[in-house]
Amino acid sequence: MELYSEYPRHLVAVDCIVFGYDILEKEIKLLLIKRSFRPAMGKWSLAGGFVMENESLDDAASRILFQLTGLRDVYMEQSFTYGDIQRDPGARVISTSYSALIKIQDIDRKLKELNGAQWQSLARLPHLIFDHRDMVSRALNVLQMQVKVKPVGFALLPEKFTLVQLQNLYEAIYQREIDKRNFRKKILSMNLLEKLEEKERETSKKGAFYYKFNEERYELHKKQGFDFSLDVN
Amino acid sequence: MELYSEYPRHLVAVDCIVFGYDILEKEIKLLLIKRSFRPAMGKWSLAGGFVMENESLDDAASRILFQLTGLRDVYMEQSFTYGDIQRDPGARVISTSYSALIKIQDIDRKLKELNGAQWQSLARLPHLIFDHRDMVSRALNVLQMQVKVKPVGFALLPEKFTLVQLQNLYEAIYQREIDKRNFRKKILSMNLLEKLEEKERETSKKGAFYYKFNEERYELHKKQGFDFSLDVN
DNA sequence: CCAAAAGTGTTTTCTCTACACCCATGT
DNA sequence: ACATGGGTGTAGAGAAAACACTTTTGG
Repeated sequence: MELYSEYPRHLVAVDCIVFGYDILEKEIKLLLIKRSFRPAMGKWSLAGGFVMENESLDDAASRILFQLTGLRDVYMEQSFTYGDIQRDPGARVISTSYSALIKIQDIDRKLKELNGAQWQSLARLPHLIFDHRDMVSRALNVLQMQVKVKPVGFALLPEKFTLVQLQNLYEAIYQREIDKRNFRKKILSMNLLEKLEEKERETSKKGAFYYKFNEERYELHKKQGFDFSLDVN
Repeated sequence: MELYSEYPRHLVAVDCIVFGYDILEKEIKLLLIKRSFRPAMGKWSLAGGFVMENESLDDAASRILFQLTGLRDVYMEQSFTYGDIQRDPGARVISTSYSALIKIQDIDRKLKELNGAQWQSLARLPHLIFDHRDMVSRALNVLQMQVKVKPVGFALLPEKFTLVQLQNLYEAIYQREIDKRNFRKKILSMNLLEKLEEKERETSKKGAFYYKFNEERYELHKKQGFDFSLDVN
């Protein structure tokens, strides 16, 4: 029954680009790992692993993310497959990268420690092994595109967030400043946010109202062919 | 020296989604193959093949496209990797799809015949094997996105083309009508087209001026962060 | 009472859209 | 001379951009 038997077989891996957003430092961060095995032991890398016989690529990516963070059902998307022969000095490995957007505060800290993982500022990344830097660049590009067309940003913020925090996030992704009034006008006119009674009181005396993202309203808009473009400024 | 030796190995394939544009019928077409081997012999499929030990994914895609069309140095881009366990009934195969934009008139007709390939209208595709229809849908989505942001359309037209032909192409990609005056205003204002002396005289008595795409001007624009959006109508 | 961050509208500019007639020429 | 497809401009609507002051309250 086994067809194609004369063709070569390859090691296939998955690497996860885990994005998080640090509200205090107003920075995008990546969850990186100090490799504990050869080759490139002790160097920084993305979280990765090999694809097993009985799992799909998507399953492999979910498994690796779970082992690292203890999280399931995370917003994750395949981004690109890297197939150069010499990309991994250990062996010829074909690797598919996945990017995940997670809420920093949600991850299991013990697992993180256990895996030797740390959050690192995207703006000041250490040297990464192999072609992992390319993986990050490409994923960031895609993120910047997608943020214009989908409300992906909310996956990076806690359930409750202030408009200032949301704007800071968008500024971090776009890498430029956005006019406060235009931003609020636009984001509120989309009608996807629900204003809460509660205020955030850590960062200002006046306090800023919390909002939350309303998934149901978004689903409605989507069905009506709504365009979530955020081309403010 | 061979590390990772305890991990499973997989068949890895590449499938090529070859887009062409038929100027006369004003339709996007796909170059499809009647499979000559098992499983699914005699069914329509994309052009595909297995990745060898000594070639990268990109090389494999180029090779397969070359074997099919006799073309090299074609605009080709990786689109997505399909990794479900059961996607190919013959065996567990992980497959990366590539999409290519080619000029229909450029391909080697003998090779095409030899491979049992035919151009088929995208609007009226036959049933395709496995998940090849998904591959096409995804690639088409990407094409529709990219056309807004890059001048990819020119890869589908001959060197010399009229504005009417260019507009027809955009209408075929977007799947809707575009206002003639708005289209011309916008496309000409980008300053990427060079008007030739010569006229196309097949389709009208008056004749339509030929234009050609000016690659150098485009490179300039790109460096200045130019946005090639074509949101006409 | 004052420093610090939150919150709020209007005007101007630009881009998108809708729309209809003349031109050139082969038959 | 007429049928056929190629080519052209303008006015109105809507979206994006620029811009500065008032509010709240903990210390």
